[in-house]
Amino acid sequence: MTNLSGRRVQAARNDGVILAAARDVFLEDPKAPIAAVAERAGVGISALYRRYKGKDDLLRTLCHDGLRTFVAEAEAAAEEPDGWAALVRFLRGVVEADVHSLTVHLAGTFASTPEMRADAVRAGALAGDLVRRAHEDGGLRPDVVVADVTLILEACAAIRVPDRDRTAELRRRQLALLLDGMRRDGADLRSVLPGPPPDAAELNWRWAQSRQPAQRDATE
Amino acid sequence: MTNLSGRRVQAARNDGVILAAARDVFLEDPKAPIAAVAERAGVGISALYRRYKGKDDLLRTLCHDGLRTFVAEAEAAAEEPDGWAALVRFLRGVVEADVHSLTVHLAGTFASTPEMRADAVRAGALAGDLVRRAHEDGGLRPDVVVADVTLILEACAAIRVPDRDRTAELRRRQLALLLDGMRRDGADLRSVLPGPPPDAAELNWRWAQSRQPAQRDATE
DNA sequence: GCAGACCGGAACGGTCCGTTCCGCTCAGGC
DNA sequence: GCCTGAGCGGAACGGACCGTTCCGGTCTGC
Repeated sequence: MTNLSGRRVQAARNDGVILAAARDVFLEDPKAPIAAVAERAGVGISALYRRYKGKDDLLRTLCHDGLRTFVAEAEAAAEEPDGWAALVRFLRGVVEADVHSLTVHLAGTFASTPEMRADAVRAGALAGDLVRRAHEDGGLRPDVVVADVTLILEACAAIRVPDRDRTAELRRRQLALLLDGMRRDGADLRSVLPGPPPDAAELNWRWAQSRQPAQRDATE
Repeated sequence: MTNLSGRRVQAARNDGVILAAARDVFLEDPKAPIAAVAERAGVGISALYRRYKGKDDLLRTLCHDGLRTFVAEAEAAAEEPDGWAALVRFLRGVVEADVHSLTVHLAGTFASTPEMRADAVRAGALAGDLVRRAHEDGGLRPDVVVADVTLILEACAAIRVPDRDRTAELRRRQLALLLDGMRRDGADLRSVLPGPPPDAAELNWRWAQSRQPAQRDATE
């Protein structure tokens, strides 16, 4: 279009188009066939296989991107001076970016790389910091733990209607309800959260099956 | 075993065993193959097809049962004198019974019957009453609407770990968080729920595709 | 004008699953 | 004691779906 060789430009643009299409498609249905991605991108299947070794490779890329977004949101939110405000901003950001579906819901369908695992650890650490600060600043009720954050994100990601924008609105609403339940103020009027609190280990089972091919899925 | 003809007794017992197995299996994975149900029940496939015309038939039965449980929980909760207490009891009951997965998550995979639709209407009316009463008695924050209840149940149903009992515990915890967010007390300290509130129509899209066989899901 | 990067999409091979069907067992009537 | 058929187990069938390969075809850069 501009001045670079026409063919190369088209190829380069396809890179982005394909990734965006894949994001859309797999966000909508984590088990979508690869042909659906090609169709949405308006390209042939070959264009996909020229860039990715296979479906796993594409999924892994997408998932890793999601993980990076998660980390970026956490880092951005951490700049907030108030601990509670930082946590709120973080949760809003992650829900808005719809990152949860890209990571957790895709997990277990491919083998994860060491870099991904490293990023996952980093993500966990950042989330832990945010929760700790929110506790220190007094905004977060004391019986909420880090792993609860995972569950909250999971819950918000479960909200889904056919329309994309409406889905985002409803998720914001659900998150607002949860955030109000998480505040410390008026704590004496409230219940104590029941049950042993969740811990990271029991929520990461999806990542466990990082090895071989398919296997009956317990989900979705 | 007792006095009835042995063969008939076994058959009658299989009725229950199969239904229970189907409940377990489809609760765990709504897309599970029918063979998995037979295996879990410890019977052959024939035993299933002798009782149900096909997979749809079984799913429909299960889903209808779930709907009836939903109605029963609502009716039982309505006996609570205080409106807020009734709503809480209702939500706890439904989450505990894991009814949401049996109804909503199975919807759209088969054709619904008129009786089911009638029960669905009844369920909606009962839920509406509970919310109205909770508003009147002053326990429920004013900006929560009936359709929010659906979303809350959806969110709780999304919580899931491999262990069944632990899943129930974590859901109770999540519900507790949400309930605290739904209370009116300290309302002035809180946010106003954002976005246009959900309404029933936009949440019932899953039931829409009640006609013919399969069809690519939600692509577009 | 030629080589090859790039691509569209048909075709292939394999898996999965709903349903059918064949043969076996055994309760219950004669 | 046989016979009949209800009840059943599980192999087999047929079709849908999907990841991947592959065969041309196009167009760029030289």
